[in-house]
Amino acid sequence: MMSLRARKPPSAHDVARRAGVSQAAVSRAFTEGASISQATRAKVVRAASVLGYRPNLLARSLIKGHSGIIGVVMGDPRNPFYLAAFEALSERLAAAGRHILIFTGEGNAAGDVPVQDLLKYRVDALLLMSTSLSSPLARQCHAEGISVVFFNRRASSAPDAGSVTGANRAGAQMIATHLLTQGYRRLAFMAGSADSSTSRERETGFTDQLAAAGLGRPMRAAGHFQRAGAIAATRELLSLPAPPDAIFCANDHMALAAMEIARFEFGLAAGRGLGIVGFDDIEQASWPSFGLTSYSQPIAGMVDAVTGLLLGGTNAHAVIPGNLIVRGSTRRV
Amino acid sequence: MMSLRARKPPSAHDVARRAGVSQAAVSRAFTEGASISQATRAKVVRAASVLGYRPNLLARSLIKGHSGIIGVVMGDPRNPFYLAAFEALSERLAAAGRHILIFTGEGNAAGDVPVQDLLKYRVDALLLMSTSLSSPLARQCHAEGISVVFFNRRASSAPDAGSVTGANRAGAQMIATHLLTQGYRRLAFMAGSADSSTSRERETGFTDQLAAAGLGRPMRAAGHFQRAGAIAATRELLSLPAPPDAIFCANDHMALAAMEIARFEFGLAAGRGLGIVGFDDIEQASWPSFGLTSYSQPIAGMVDAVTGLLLGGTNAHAVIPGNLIVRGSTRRV
DNA sequence: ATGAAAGCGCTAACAT
DNA sequence: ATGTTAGCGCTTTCAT
Repeated sequence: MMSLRARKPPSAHDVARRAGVSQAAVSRAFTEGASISQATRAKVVRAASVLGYRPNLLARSLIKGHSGIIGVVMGDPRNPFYLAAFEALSERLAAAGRHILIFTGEGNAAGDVPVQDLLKYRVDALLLMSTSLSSPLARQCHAEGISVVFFNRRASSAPDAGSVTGANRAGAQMIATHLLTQGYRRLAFMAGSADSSTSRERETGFTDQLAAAGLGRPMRAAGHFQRAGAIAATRELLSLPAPPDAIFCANDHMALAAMEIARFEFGLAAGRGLGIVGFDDIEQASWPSFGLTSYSQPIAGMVDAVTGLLLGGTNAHAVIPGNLIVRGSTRRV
Repeated sequence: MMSLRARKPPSAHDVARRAGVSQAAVSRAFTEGASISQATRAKVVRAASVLGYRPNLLARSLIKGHSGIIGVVMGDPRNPFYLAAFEALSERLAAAGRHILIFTGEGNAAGDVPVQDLLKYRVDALLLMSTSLSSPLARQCHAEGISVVFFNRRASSAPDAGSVTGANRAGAQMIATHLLTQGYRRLAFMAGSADSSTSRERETGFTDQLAAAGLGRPMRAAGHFQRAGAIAATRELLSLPAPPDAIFCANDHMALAAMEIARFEFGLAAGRGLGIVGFDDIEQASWPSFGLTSYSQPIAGMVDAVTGLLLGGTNAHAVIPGNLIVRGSTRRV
């Protein structure tokens, strides 16, 4: 191999020389609606294509003051819900000419190096998906004028950040009503993480609705929004002296695990043996192996809202309503 | 709430003024091993922290000639295998101070605008995960000196690109042998996409091994590496006048779908009714609902190799061996 | 419509 | 060890 180091890509200057025009003309040729004649633009375009020239967006952003880069911090990419949302978002942003610089890993706290790097890349906006970091980062960003949006979570500690969430309370209430209608009476709630507004809202919606129906507080165990946690929580609940006859899990990811434990370790058939409900309506919920009742979070709508907040710089709180999707996991017959 | 307008982040110049030093001193204060006294560095650091200064990596990359940004094109994030690999890669790269600018969507061809944008951001290297685009893009990149690496796929049409793949042939051969040992005789292969080297290698490994054992060509259907395709392919195979007694699916993602169709639409119990094998050993393969026999692709090893190629600029072809993981889906007893 | 020149925020070579 | 200067590749006045 002759050259480890790459020859540098051609610059606007190179193109200008080859086309016999000024470097500024090259810039104008690549700017929509700039005042330039067809003739010179043609010369520039040809020279550019011969040289394989492409404007350097990094240099441009230095002047323009924005990079076109959106930072996304994703705590738990294992959860299919976030994955699906991420995919949709990525495409929506690409259509708007923005691109995603991504940071994964639950370990990413605001003080961590990787997340600090994010700011150094001068991202135009920041989206926080399923992550525990919040207020310090959000404050830093706000100070530097970059807008922060929380996805599927709202942070009371970050007043200047926007958020997009599903209808957690309403959904949880519908779920409570549905379970009661189906005849379940010994109910349990499987929580996500303690510091998650999402889990708390779903829990209060659920318990409040039960209370309104004259029932006491449901049993409870925490699954921390993770599969391993959900497995442990399910075993805990089903090993109780008087186990529940239905469990509402704070999301589908945990609910799938709960279904498997119930079926394979406790021999409980879905629906008849034990009612299980999730939240999100991820793709797997509809797989024949599961048939999980869930409250749908409409990804398209949520992503639309996110995109609006991200690009608009607004710090609003959008709540996107969904629907209860009833499947076999809560049918007693 | 007073200023909608984002005040620009502080520059090295601002810090210099406040610290009473030159702007170059600020640069040195943030450069490991630069020749600067403790005293001035301290002054700079204090001024910087007061102002909330952070070096602008975009500006730096303009000079250094590299951005620290790695472009990743991911075709099908629905496949858990790529997702898991992506997550591991993201963390590995972050540890090395690099970050990922991501492009998703199967529609991303080399001529597409989004992927062209990638080049404009002057990514240091490009990783192609599960996508059909290849030669034109790879050539462009090579011309501009940015190295291209294919993940889980090798492109004969892009000679200058590196690649990291699993042991497709060897794995497929082991799978063939395993199925024969278990007593299956009417075998079928479910292909991925026609233009995928991965699918082709797994197919030839499989068929060659069967031939070596004196069997004819297996039945065949194409699932295109997608769930919907796999469902259709499974129905097709199982509706044959003389259906197979075992199917080797080119990846787990399709194999899970095949298991469900076999069980829920054809009433075939895993293993006894119909043998099913996948490839990748994704997490779900081990879930009790599935128990899918698979050939593992060791993500950690593959990601190590990818990282090496990406950062080293080498265009080697790494083949990472895995293991046959036998589960219930191929146990006849 | 076009070119010359200034400058975005930074690093590196060159002084001192 | 520190300041000065010259760019990196681009957009944007400002002339013409």
